Amino acid sequence: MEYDLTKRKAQILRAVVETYVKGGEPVGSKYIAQNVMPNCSPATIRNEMADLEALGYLEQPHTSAGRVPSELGYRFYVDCLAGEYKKTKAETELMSERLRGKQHELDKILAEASRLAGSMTNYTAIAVRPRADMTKIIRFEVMYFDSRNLVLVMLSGSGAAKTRNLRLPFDVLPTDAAHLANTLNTFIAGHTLEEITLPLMMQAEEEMGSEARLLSVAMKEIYSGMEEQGGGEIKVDGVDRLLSYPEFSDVGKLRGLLGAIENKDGILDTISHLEGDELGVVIGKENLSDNMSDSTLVVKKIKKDGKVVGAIGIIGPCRMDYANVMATVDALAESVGKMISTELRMLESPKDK
Amino acid sequence: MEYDLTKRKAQILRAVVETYVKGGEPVGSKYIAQNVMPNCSPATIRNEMADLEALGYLEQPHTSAGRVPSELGYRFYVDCLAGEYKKTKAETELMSERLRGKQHELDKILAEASRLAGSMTNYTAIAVRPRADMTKIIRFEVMYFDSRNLVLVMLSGSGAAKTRNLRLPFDVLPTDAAHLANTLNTFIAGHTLEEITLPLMMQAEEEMGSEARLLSVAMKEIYSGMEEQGGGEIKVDGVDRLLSYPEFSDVGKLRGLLGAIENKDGILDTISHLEGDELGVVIGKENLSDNMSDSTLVVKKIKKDGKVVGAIGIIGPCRMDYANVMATVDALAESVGKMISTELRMLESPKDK
DNA sequence: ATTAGCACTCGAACAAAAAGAGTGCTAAAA
DNA sequence: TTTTAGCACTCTTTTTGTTCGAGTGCTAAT
Repeated sequence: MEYDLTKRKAQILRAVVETYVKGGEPVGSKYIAQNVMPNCSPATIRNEMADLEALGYLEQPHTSAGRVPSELGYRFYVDCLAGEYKKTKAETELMSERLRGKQHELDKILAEASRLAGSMTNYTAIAVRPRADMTKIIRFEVMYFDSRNLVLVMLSGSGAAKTRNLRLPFDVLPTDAAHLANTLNTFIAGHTLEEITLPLMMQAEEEMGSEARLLSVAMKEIYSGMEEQGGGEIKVDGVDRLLSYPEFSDVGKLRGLLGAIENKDGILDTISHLEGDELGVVIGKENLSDNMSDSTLVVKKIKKDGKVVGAIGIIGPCRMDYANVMATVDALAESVGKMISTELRMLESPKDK
Repeated sequence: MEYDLTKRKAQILRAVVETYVKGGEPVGSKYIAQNVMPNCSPATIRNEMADLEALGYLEQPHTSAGRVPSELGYRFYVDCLAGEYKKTKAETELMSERLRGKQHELDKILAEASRLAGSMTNYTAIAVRPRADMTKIIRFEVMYFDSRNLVLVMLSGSGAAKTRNLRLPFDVLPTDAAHLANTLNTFIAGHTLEEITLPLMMQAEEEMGSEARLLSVAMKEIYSGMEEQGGGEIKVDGVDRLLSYPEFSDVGKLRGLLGAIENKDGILDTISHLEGDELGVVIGKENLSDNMSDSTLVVKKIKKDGKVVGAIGIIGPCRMDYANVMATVDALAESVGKMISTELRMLESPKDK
């Protein structure tokens, strides 16, 4: 993306964004001239601002008000910021510290990190977990509960385990459970849904012999487990903080945003459409969900061994303290990334609760 | 609870509640005289209303406004309603129908029922799941993922399964996994946390021989799994619907309520303090959480074999369509109760990991 | 290219007045 | 004794008008 703004225009735009973000009120030429560029007169600033408005970077709420950044304006600001928003080393250290040793499960770590991000920035935070890919199950286990109930455990290639209760309309023996597990591991494990053909099933049934009906009950659950749609999960923290911001005192907007957060699909979509590993900043109408067209999402994916294992992010109004939020999300995501790659050592350290 | 109101006072109070609930505006004597009690003059109603106010059932927003029910007024109304709020058989049937066959896991059934309750009443719905009791694990299973990763499966007496990933700082063989499972089933299964004594552990370690370190990793996870506190879970549906109600355009109140919903502790407390199996209606300051003191919670526990396995409920402003909400929640909870007693043998749905 | 000066616009804040709804009280009626 | 009509009173809501001030755009001078 190329922006050809003169240095001075860029400086003014930046000043407008920062001032408006802080104060929440449209900023006028006088203010800029006095506080930011003392060697220019208000009139000069006015001219420049008029230009910036014509170029689409600024907007005017009404004729006699100051200027406010447009979404493009924010976009420019954010793009300019890229690279220089990082937290200091000390702060990063501190965050890592507050995260460390708290939890051992990825879920919990993500939740804690997002909680932290939320409370540090005073915006609403989300923790995202991609949906477990159960497309290919590499191993089955069957546990005997009682004569009419078994528990089926499915292990995916990524290490995610899923359990399913099998309620049977007939009695079985513990040996049947083992037999079932065996059969599943022999014929079904390692295949995707499409690869499970009729001949394969017939072989498996033959293997089960008289207990073929048990197999069919299990297969039903396996199918539903593998098919199960519904994407990842989002944990939200601090929705109430949205209400701190005047932009959401508009009931309609707030309602839309709450809906979007609850719906989660739009957010997941947006995140999954993000390219690259870098911090993503999705401003206003850049969001895929219409209901989020007045909000900004700052999010960073967390990778482990090259695979995305989650993300943490912040949701707030477009008028957002970008520098702080970006730095915080970035640093926390970084911390989490480091934590989960050094987890081996953690397991050895004494448990603290 | 005894209320000694004359029949007429009761009738007026009831009329005020219903009118106010519907219209959202204070109701005056004239309205009642014309639409509800045509054989009384406004003056008579006024006198009665003054009495009702003195008794604490009604309130006046300001001198020259109509009357509004106090929380006590709502309480009276709800208590009077008890018994006559039920949905018709046909409606109940319909709801059961919409629930049936959708899902097989208790979690999902509860979520679906609450979702339904929310959309039928246009309030915010919650689905509550008590925490899985992992106090006693009756069976273990260990799955081999790779040489440094195992998956531990724990099965509780109630049929809930929980999985845990074991990351190892050393290499193991598939036979070690089986060995570990064996040892756990022999020495640990069937015991509560307190019953696992040092001698027991030593026996187990001896059994594991050279792979005792594997046991200690597993035990750490088992402990954390069994100890894991944090009460039930609440799934919320339709927070955005809160915004339909003018009482929550007060930012402070809305904020408090959102906080309370997110916090969930207050709600869980309130629910667990409810006595009996009947429909619970918690009005305003009856709520344990201060943040809910302007809201009403209508909730019904769902039991299975005498054990509470969940609850569904509705949250809204005190000015709520009690008859409809109570009937809906009651009927849906009833439906769920019936469903799980005919379709599910095992109490808990599996916990995915 | 910049700046000073000025007329102009438009919202915010305030005040005063008018409208309307509902009450409480008193005295008459049932 | 209970009910009702009548009336003065209170308090909110809405309307209308006015002022104030911030900030702009434009023009002419620097």
